[in-house]
Amino acid sequence: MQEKKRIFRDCLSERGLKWTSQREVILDAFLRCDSHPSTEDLYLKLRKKHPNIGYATVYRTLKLFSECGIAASRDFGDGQTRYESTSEAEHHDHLICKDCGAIVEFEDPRIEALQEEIARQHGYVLLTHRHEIFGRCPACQKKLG
Amino acid sequence: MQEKKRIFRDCLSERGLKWTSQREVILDAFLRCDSHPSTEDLYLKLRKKHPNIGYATVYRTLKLFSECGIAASRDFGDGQTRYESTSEAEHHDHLICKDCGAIVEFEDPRIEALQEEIARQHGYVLLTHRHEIFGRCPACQKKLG
DNA sequence: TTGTAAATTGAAATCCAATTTCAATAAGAG
DNA sequence: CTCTTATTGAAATTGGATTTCAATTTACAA
Repeated sequence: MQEKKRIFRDCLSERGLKWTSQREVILDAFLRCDSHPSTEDLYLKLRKKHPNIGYATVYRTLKLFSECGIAASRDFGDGQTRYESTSEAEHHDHLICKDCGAIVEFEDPRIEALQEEIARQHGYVLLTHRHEIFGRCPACQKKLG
Repeated sequence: MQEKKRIFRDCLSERGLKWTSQREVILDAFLRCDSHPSTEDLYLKLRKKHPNIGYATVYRTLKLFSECGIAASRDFGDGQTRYESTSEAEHHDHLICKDCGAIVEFEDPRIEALQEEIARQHGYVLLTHRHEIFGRCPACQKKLG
C-alpha cells in the first residue's frame, strides 16, 4: 500500500507534477478497491466521503496511475474503461461472468506460448494481446438453474 | 454471394421485414468487402456510388446482418464496431498489426481447449471469448526497421 | 514564512461513435 | 391498386471519454 504510494509520489515529482490531497484520496480508494473499477465506479464510491472530488479528477488520476505504471487500463467490452492495480501478478487475463460481472484473473503459460507461436507463423512480432473468457460463474449457475 | 443474399431475404421475410434496394446495395458491398469494415468504413465506401444511402441505414443494416447470422460484430478496441462475414470458418480469433491495422484470422484448437480447461477449473461454464493478439506485421517491420 | 510560477481542480463544455426520433417514402399482402 | 406497416435519411440524442477554463493549490525559492 504505502509502497505504491511512494512509487506514485516519486513518479509525480520526476515529472514535475504535484502531490495533492485528491490524488491521495483517490489512490487510497483505488488500492482498497477489490475489483476492477471504472472511473465511474470509483467516482461514485468516493462521492460519499468526498463529495468535493469531481469526476474529471478521478478520470485524470486513474489515467495518471496508468502512466506511472501502478495501474493498468482494461477494456472488457462493456463500454467502460476499467483499471486494475499492477502490483500482484505481472501478467494475467480475465475470466468474466456474463451475468454478474464477477472477474477471475488467470494466467496460463501454455496459452502465452501458443500466442507467440501463432504470431511467428504469420511473420508478426508479438507486442501485446487481449484475452477474455466469458462464462457463467458458479453462483450464477445456481441462481439461474 | 447469392447464397448469403437468399439467407438474408429469408430471414427478413420470416420476421415480417422488407427487402429494399438499400439493403441489397449494402449487402453486396459488405460481401465484396475484403476486410473487417466498421459502419463508417462501409458508409464511406458506398457514398461514391450511392450518395443517397444514409449512415443510419448502414448502421441498422449491419446490425440486422448480425441478427440474421450472416455477419458478426467485433470490437478490436479501436473505438469502432467492426463486422465480418460469418460465411467462412466457424470460429477464429484475430492477429492485428498495431501499425497498419492489418488483420490475420487464426484458429487454434489447442487454445480453445485450454480456455475450456481454465473455465472448468474455476467452476465457470464457458460461453464465449475474445482473443486478440497485437503485433507488428512483416511489412511494417520492414518499413519501421 | 512568503511570494510566485506552474500544476491542479471541478463544473461545464466538447467530442465521437452509437443509437433513436420522426416525418416522408416505399414495400408487399390482399 | 390500396392500404397497412416497415424503411429511410437527416437530425437529434445518448453516454462515456476528454478538454476547457477560471479559480485554487502546491512546491520551491527568497
